[in-house]
Amino acid sequence: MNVVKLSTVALERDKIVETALRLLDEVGLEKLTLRRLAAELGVQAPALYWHFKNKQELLDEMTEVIAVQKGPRLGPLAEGESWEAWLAEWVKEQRRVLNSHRDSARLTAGTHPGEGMLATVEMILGSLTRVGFDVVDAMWGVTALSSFLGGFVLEEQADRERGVGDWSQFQEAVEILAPYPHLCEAMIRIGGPQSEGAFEHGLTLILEGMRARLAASSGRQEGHGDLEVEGDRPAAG
Amino acid sequence: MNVVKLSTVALERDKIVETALRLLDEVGLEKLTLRRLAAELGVQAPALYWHFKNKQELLDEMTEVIAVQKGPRLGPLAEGESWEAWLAEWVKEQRRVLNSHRDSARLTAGTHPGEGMLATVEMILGSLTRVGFDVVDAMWGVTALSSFLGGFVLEEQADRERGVGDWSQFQEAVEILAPYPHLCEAMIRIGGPQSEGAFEHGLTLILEGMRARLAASSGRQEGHGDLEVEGDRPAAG
DNA sequence: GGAGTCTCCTTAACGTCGTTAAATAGAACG
DNA sequence: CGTTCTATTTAACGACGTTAAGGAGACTCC
Repeated sequence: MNVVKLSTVALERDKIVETALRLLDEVGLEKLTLRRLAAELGVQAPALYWHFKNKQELLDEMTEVIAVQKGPRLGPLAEGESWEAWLAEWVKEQRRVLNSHRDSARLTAGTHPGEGMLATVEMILGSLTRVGFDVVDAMWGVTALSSFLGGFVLEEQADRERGVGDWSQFQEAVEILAPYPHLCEAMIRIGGPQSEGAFEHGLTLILEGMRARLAASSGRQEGHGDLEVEGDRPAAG
Repeated sequence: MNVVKLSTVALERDKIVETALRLLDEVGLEKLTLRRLAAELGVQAPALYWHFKNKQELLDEMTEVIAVQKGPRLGPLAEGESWEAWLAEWVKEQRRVLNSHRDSARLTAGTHPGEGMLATVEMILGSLTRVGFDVVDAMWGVTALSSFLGGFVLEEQADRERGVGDWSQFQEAVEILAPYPHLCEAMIRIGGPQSEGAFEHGLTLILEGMRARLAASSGRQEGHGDLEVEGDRPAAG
């Protein structure tokens, strides 16, 4: 009895979250309203409070579904596989998953990592230490990648929401950028503020930094105190 | 006449924005309400619509004030100065400025860069090209730094808002992390998910990547196609 | 110096939101 | 049959952003 009833409720919850995610893609986070969601389910708004404590709990579950239910595809680093390519693939997959739902970055922003994400990070740390990383360096690398990912997708989706990328606003952008020659040249040569290239390149930068860090720390016994940025390079040029 | 009246309005706008920023620090973004702000100014809510088209315009102006009015301290890269240290200082200053106001990251997230920010970026691009960067690489570097900064501070402030960092929740965190040995070790050796070290280190990674990119591109005539991550390392095993 | 204009604010209200309280239809159970 | 539990409805509350209409006070101009 207990089992049957609980599973019924769970199924209902899943159905609600699923509908909410579909609705999110249709109308965006701003207009994702309990009343609207309820209507979509053929129900009155307060009915949702039987299944969820409040709206935040629904949103939390939505982020968990986005983050975990999709894309746990990454297996541990294979013997002899390039950790750079492997890590890059993970980050790109994360971006792909985030971009598979409208406003997902704003939705996810500031949510605690769920079980699935913790397990993934644990596996990454294991793999990276196996190729020689200090576990702290590995953790900080993952943190950097994750911050970059979050920040990038956030701006990317915000631009999309504003309709940037439409050529209608391109002319306007050119006028604004006119007084800034370098910026202007860069924009023209790139083709938009948030191109694929910007993501790939930023990702590469961090991985390159991690590679340098790995080399420096495995070169000496305890890899610490090498790559400091603050004033350790004598000014040259 | 015209001048006097316009400046009066401008002063009022400034006073409103200033009060709004103070109120933001007091009550947080969620409870920053037009009615509350108006009350703080000794005025009724609709009065604000004389000075601002809508709430978003007020928020936009708040972000512009945060981003520009504070911390335009960075001058162009001096002759012989280390560009790494110089850039690092800028990013750290940006973080300091963001963290000087509650919820500033969420406020800023998805706002178009204002005039001041454009000018700053232009100056950075100028300085970086002067030390040998291709303008596109410089732009992508700045983009990466900015995404990292935004993502990091967003999580950082979200944690703060949730009261993470309180030792009350530390025990709980330990229990959650128990099944993940690497994660656990990393956390213990770091001392929290969002430490100063994580920021400094992530920043260093990106700068290190930029340094490598600079070296690679100045080594050949046209620096392109060197640091690709996708599949250039043969997967084996 | 009175009429008109402009600035800045008020009062009143609208529609929507998240959320709560209370009542209720229907199934499950003794 | 009566009770209990599940899942929902109806009604309402307070707060939000926003709009409409008007009014008090200063400034301008003939």
